[in-house]
Amino acid sequence: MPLTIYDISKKANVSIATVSRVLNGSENVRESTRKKVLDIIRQNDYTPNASARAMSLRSQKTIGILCADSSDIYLAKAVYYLQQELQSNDYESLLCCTGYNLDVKKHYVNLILSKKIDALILVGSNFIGSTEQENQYIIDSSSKVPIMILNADFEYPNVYSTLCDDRSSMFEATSEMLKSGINDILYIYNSNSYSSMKKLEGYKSAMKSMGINSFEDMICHIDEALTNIEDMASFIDEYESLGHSFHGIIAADDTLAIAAIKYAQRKHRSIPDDLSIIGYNNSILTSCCTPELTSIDNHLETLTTQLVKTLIGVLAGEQMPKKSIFEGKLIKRGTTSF
Amino acid sequence: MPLTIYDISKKANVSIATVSRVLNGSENVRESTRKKVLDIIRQNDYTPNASARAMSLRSQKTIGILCADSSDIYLAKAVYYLQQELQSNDYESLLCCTGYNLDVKKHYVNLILSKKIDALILVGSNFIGSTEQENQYIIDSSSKVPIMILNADFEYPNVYSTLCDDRSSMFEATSEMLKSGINDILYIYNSNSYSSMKKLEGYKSAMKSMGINSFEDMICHIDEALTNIEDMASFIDEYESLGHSFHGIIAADDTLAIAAIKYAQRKHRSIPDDLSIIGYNNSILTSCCTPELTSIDNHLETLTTQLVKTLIGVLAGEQMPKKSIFEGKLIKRGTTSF
DNA sequence: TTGTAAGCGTTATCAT
DNA sequence: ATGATAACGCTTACAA
Repeated sequence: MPLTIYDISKKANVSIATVSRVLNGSENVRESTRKKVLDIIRQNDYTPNASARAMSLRSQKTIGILCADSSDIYLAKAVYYLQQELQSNDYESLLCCTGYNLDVKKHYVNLILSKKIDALILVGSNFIGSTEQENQYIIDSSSKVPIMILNADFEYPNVYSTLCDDRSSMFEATSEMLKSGINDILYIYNSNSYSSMKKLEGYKSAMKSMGINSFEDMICHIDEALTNIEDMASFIDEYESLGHSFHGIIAADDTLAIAAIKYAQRKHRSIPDDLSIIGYNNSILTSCCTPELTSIDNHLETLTTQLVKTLIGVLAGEQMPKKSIFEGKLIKRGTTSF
Repeated sequence: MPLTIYDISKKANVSIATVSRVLNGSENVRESTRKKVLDIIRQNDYTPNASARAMSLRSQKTIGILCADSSDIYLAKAVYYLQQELQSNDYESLLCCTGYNLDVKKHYVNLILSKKIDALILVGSNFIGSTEQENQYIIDSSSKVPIMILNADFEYPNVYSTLCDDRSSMFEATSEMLKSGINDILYIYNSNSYSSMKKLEGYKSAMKSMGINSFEDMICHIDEALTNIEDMASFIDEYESLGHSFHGIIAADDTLAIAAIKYAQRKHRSIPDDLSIIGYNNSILTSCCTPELTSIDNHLETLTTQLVKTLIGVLAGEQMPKKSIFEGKLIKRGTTSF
């Protein structure tokens, strides 16, 4: 049986109130008393019961982190940074992976809310759907705890968004490729999430701004069901066989970009001379392939730091920005020559 | 203010005891009463307070997960599987990332234990040191909650180990390469963790069993400080320049194996004709490179499933195996020709 | 500066 | 089948 505050108070010959004061660093304790109590606490290796404390304080000092799949190379990094940031702010992280199905997500949101967490972080724009009805669960939750969203923008009271401007990053990257003289750029993506749509917008508007208007054929939606990189490569291969030709590929994430590299190797197209490729996320994958992958970095660590900073402020009752938006950056490597 | 069991009991005109019974699915409630209470609960969107429940039950239904770095591609997968398994057994996961420093680890172990978790999972053999003193913190913790260790073997009461026999997997892989006629196999590694040592043992004993005894020169410890793949490749390059020649490389993990591929590409050595390479973990990285990487799969999902199964049994007071050991498997791809 | 006692929201043991 | 009531371990007025 773990010791309680009563055990300590007895051993120290003081009341539990005094022990509690010592525990919480109250001023109103004589120095000698404090020392005595502290010694007993240390000698007996006593730690306060977190649940009891939570009941009194109505706060667990715990933040719920929801993400679709924490083994995803990008989401894993996000979860890691978030956990680190929270930890250094004296908050614990309750992690819950939901998968990508909306109903399942809703279920877990309710589940984790029932744990009386102090706030909820939604990691990844896949938590935002395109219809109002799809997002109702976020609105409902926001009445209970502050909601922090990473990588998506959702306007509602008690909901805070921290994101990278994917549209503009993609606009810049596409523009840069266009300026280098490549006009036939294939855009590949496989998700319909909020940020995915923003990226696509960026591509489209860059194409338009260079006077290219017939690019609908150059937008290739890769079947979401494909998880195998080789299969994705085949998909691109087949898309080309349908009569589409291109000398540049911009992918909505690094995995797809790797598939593009695989495609090129199969067709013996040389990179970057015959085909330039840009990925997104600037993940470890960029340095696993040959040549190494040019990719857009969206400053994940900056985003998570800002998110937690905002969260801590919100919990402290301060006025915090509802929306924090950062810029991405193109990291040039071997798959491009510009 | 969230509703309490008192609010519900008033609205339903019953006592809190009855509400509690309904909540916990007790038999001793008249069907009509149950329905009435359940309706009120639903209408008012009431969820019990987890902390209060935890106080009464002396269990949070929460498991602490400690890992050095949840953004590591392998550890992230482990955490993901564990969280999923725990979730389906009605347990929450409190995640804490510690980094690789021992003192920091100890600190976080104490921190997470104070949260009154029901058990502690240590993910990765890096939690086990080579000296008794280094492991004292595990012994201390085991007096408070059951400790589950993934990927390492630690014998002590209330400590349970689930692991893949890395030694034997590495023995098999090395043997297979030897049998294919490659005798000069370079072994590269960069960690001194428990499982890392086991892998090395496997390599050594396979070499010996084929009558090769002078292989100390073929064991290359890559500086742990190197995190960049290119730098690791340079390290191998330099090691070769020191006068070591080899036609096979076996790496302690996939990242190192990718570095080996990079090295080969630099030196224009063809894979697998001139140089065969085997990695470890069978991660996503195996399919990002060209040719794809042959790697040892240690059945992580099986391990995590077993670990949680054991844990649930332990928490239920059942007698469970102290040690569960599985076999790894060589997954052959393009970096080997056998 | 210190102690007493009420309250936090449950569960579980008694009665009835 | 249902209701009172005592725990559970802590924080925090309020008293002294």
